[in-house]
Amino acid sequence: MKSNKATIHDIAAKLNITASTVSRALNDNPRISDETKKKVLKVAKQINYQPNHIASALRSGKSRLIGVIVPTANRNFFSSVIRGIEDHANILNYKIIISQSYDEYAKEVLNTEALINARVDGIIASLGKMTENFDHFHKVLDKGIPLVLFDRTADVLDVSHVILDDHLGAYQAVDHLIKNGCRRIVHFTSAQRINIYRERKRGYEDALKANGLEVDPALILYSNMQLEDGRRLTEETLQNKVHFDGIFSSSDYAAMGALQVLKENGIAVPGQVKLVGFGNEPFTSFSDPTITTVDQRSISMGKITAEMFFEILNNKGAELISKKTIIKPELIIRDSSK
Amino acid sequence: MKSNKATIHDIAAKLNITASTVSRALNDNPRISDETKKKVLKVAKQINYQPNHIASALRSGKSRLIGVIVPTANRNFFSSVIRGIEDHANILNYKIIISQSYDEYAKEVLNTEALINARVDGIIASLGKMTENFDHFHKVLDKGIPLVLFDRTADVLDVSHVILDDHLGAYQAVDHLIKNGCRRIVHFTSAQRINIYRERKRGYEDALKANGLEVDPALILYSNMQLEDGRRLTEETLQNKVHFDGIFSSSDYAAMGALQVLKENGIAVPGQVKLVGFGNEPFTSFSDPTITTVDQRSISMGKITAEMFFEILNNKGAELISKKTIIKPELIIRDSSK
DNA sequence: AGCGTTTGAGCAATCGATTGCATATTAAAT
DNA sequence: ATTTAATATGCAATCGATTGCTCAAACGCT
Repeated sequence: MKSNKATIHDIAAKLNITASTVSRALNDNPRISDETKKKVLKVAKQINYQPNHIASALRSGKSRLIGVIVPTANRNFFSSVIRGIEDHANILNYKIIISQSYDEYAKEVLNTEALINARVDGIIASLGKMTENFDHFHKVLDKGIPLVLFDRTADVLDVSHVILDDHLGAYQAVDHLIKNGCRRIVHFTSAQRINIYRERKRGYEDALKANGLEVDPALILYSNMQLEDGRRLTEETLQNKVHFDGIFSSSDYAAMGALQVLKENGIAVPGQVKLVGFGNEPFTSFSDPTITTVDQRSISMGKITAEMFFEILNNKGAELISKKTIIKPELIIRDSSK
Repeated sequence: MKSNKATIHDIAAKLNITASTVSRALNDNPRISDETKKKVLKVAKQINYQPNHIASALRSGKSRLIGVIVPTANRNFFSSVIRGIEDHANILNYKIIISQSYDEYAKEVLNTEALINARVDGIIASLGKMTENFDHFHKVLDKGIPLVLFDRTADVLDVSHVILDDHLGAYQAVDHLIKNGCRRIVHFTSAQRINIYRERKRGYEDALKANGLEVDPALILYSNMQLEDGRRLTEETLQNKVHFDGIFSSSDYAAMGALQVLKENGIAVPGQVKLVGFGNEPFTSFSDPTITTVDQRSISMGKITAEMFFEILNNKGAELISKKTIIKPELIIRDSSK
């Protein structure tokens, strides 16, 4: 069990200078001569010096850690966004702490507090589905900790964020269905308190209206948007003999569930019913037929979120302006809607 | 911008005692009277005291942070294991830092060092595909930092670990194919340096032999096991007019690729070719036909890995014995092999 | 009453790096 | 030659909590 020795004092001793000088040299402080810096670096390497981030964090108040809270990392979208954030952060020599809320409000609160206690320099988050109270985020803001939300945000929270143009994505999806002959389109959505579902529903409605079709509330179905929900809703709709020739689901999972039930009932997709999902999860291209969906530009979102975050981090305190960026989605047309 | 005041000194001042007493009271040290503890707790709550973990970590050398390194969190298996670890860790008041290597060796090394520098109390990892050199893990061990590996390990690394009985999983899968009539079974595998692929190949071979079939090296195909690899290998196999009536893929992704190509070529699955994957990724139940696969018991693995980790953490130094646990897999029979 | 124990709490050093405020040395300017 | 201004480095406090050691009071026992 080797001890992790090697502090700046060891370096200082070897060079007959002070720890302060070593510290400054390592941080490339202009007040230190190049010659000294070189020597310090050399000795540091020689004795295998590893900076103690804990000590540094304590004194400087900066941990070079960014907390990232997502509902789950096990989703292509979130995972891609995380990757984008991570890449950007690493370049700037920041590490990220990923924490998952599993869409549970209590866990989101706990995680937020844990991140604050871990003294992260800032937090990037996407809200859990159950989150209606935002005290935990207000606490973050009150402490002056930079906060940026992405994708799932809340209007009542005036916080910088990066979101998708969900309205446009939904509009394009539904317009596409109509152009391909659909007249009665079922819409799967979820709690309207959540921005993304609200906006997608608006897009759905606006596309219908723009094409001279009326919005039939009976075709709008609410659920938690998992695969099982898609199955259940589709089964119920079939049992109720509701007439429909298209489905626009706000989630790929629910779309997948619908596809399964339609096939099980011998209903041809896209022959009798056309289907569009949302999210461009990888499995949408694995199914038979492949599922048309809306891509959320996760890579871009990660990149832009990270950029915005560091912009705020660097201006910290100076401006309290909250920034908003809206990303354009892309309709990926596959077999389920042709 | 409220400052995050409130230190143990503030509490001490209010009660006319010392910071040391407060510290001990908060840590429930028996040397402090219950009365004092109660008072301290009360004031702590009153002034909304939040312990500074950084300071505590610096002095005590314990960060109550566990580093978790996985190739990618965006895989059902890893994500489930992480969940298992996290749940257990949270109960013991530990937080986990998830870091992804993306199967890149350099990133794995960097992440490991970053975790060491972040002074995590221990590391739980699953090796990246490219990892052949283990110096970074030896450094972890040399520093006396508890380390537990799961799933993807290396024999040359004598480290405590939790793995799946990959041999058994493969054996059952191939035996199942043979019992269902297959005689010439293609096997998709990857670098044999990686334990899981080596063991699965052994299981494949042993099942063949046990059933009186011979192992044809021409049917064993090596790749990186992604969806594209599965496609390519299947296309090549078809072009080469190699005769086969079954595929056992060491990865669900490659199995999915194979399924796509088989269908595109009008080959009936399971009619003409039966297919079994490995991993039980959710999409295996979404495809048409659904794919038979081997479940890796990710939940159990997470739980057991966490338990083993904390056992080692608590015995630290005392015993250098490395513990190994092997979990039994489960064959999930679906339509692709019936 | 005298002395050893226990119990409860304080003192001060410490973890390792950072940083405001000197100070010393040297170069430039008058 | 003297002052002014850089330039390079040292000193010592500090971040907040922990912990080995010391000490005083209270208790128990002969």
